[in-house]
Amino acid sequence: MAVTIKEIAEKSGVSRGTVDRVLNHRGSVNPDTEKLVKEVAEELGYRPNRAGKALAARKKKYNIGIILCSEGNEFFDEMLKGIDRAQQEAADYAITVTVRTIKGFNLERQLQVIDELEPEINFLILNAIHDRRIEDRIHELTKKGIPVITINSDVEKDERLCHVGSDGIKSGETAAGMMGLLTGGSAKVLLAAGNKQVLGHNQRIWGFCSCLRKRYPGMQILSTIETEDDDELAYERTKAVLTDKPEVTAIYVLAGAASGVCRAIKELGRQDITVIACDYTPAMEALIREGLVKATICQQPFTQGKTSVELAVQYLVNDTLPAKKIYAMKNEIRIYENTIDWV
Amino acid sequence: MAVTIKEIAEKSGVSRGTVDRVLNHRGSVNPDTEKLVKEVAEELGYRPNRAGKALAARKKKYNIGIILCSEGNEFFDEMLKGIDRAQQEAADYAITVTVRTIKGFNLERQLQVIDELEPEINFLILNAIHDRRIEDRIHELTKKGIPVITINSDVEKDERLCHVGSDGIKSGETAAGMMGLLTGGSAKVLLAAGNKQVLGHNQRIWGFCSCLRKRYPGMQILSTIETEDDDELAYERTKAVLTDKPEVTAIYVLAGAASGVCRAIKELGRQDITVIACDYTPAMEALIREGLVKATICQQPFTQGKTSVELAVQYLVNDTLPAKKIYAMKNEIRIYENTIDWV
DNA sequence: TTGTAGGCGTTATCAA
DNA sequence: TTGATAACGCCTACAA
Repeated sequence: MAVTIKEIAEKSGVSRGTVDRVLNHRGSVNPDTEKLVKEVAEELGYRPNRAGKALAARKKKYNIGIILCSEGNEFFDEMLKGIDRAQQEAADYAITVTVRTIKGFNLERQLQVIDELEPEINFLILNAIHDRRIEDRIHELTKKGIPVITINSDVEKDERLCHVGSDGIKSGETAAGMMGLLTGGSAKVLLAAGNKQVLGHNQRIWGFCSCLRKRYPGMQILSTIETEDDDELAYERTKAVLTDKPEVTAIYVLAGAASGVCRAIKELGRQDITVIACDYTPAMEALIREGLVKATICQQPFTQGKTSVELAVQYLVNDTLPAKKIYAMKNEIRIYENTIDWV
Repeated sequence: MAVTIKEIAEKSGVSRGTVDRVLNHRGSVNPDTEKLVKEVAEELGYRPNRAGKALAARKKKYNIGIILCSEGNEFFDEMLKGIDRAQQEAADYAITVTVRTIKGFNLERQLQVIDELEPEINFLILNAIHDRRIEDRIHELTKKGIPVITINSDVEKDERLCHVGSDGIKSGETAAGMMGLLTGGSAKVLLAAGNKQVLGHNQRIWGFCSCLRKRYPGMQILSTIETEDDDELAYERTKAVLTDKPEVTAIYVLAGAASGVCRAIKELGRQDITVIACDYTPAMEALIREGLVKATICQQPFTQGKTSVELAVQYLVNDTLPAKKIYAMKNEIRIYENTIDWV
């Protein structure tokens, strides 16, 4: 039978209120009493009951704010599903969740939405733009008692409680590993990056290069383009490079705009090129189905959404800080067979 | 604010007890009252509070029994961790979990352990041996009010509440897909099966063959061996086949004993052979690190353990039947880069 | 057929 | 500094 506060109170000869004060550091307690209660709790192996906590927590009213740069970006759909799932759990604690979305990585807009949300939230989950002003704002919120978790994209300064997102370096390494396996370690690579401002994109490049050095010295990067996650731009720049350097045999699309890249490939009749991409959206599914993309490296967006909300709930209900500074997602490899349901 | 039974009672002008009777079908209620209460509950969008339920459920004492054919098999370590995680959740409901392990897929022993466990459990999670006598026993337990969920290996008869495990067919397809990508669709394959009695192993073979037919007609299966999950046997039989048919270029190890297979490969100096395997254990990690196994198809053992216990808890606390008949795990592809932590 | 009351474990408030 | 008590949402035994 699990140990309860009541039992500790009886064994220690004090009231439940006092036990609560000791165990949760509220109010003042006689040092001797405190010592005794702590010992008894330790001895009995007390573990707080989450259901009891949940019920008691309902008297408070917390609201978790979430800001995502997700408008028009299908990648976030899964993350929203994960948030939704965790939201149901949060409802048991009478904790509400307010999601606000932004179009693109727009710094001014993000700052503005933070301002709007601030008065009504007790916690912020932020799809952070990598900028000094955001870091400062996180610092400010934290000081005012609104803790912040960054999701999917991080800042450098360690003011947030933690970060939930992919390990960009490992993602790049995994892409390089797949490319090595698929090309026998001989690829001449075009890197299709997104935007060099985005921290995660750079990490993928570092990881990719690091793997080439350590495990696949036979592969080399011939060229790099930036797509700005824009299919039209991606199309034009890919076409230009492939025309200029027809010796390219593989492309690593480490950000969005894989459709644009693949359009160029098709138009030039270069279906022999091995394309490794990132993430899994309906557009990506179509490219894999067509055989244009051979593999894609995913970052568990559903889990990102679910985990971040769960951490926020634990903090609000339980005063529990996240156990880790970084909750790194798995880099899942998807190919035709483990993504597409045959009929 | 979430709706509670109390609010429904007030709006309907009846007591909380009556609302409870209507909503949970206990005791008799005046049809008119019932109709009214149901309408109000519907209108207000009542969702029962899990914390409240959990707390009230603590007065009962449930025990979940788990039987695993796991002794001496490292594959189950992750599953046990998943069970352990869910067990902590179960503790909030005062539900206990009793795990019993068996060495190998031993029918008589499994029947015996079921007998031993029966008097003390309210629910059984069974790593089922695919046999008529087990099916009959499941039927019997269910009739006596002890529901059964099968985990990792299923029976054919649909008497269990549901099955939690890998989709064997998709696993085989994914292995074939990886092999196709890694060999340019030209592999001459040796299949290293485990035991043809095991349903999951056969499914992997079906999936593998089906993928060859639909997507990789250029690959062909030259030979099949059964390893009985025994490394020594696997070593000998692999060696024999590779000596007899040196034209083999790839091996699909769809059960245990990958170490034995790889020992034969090393001894014959045939490191050029593309090996695709299953599951991820410390032994598999070593093989991947050495480069002997190029990819392995995993089946989320942690999630299997966690999910099955969670479903049992939901059933016992909430009378909630599993939403699906089969909880199919993802087939995760792991290669060197997304398994091994570089230093 | 229906209502009342007490308890599950934790927390907050008020009184001592 | 401490204790007593009520409340969170749900369930159940007992009373009417």
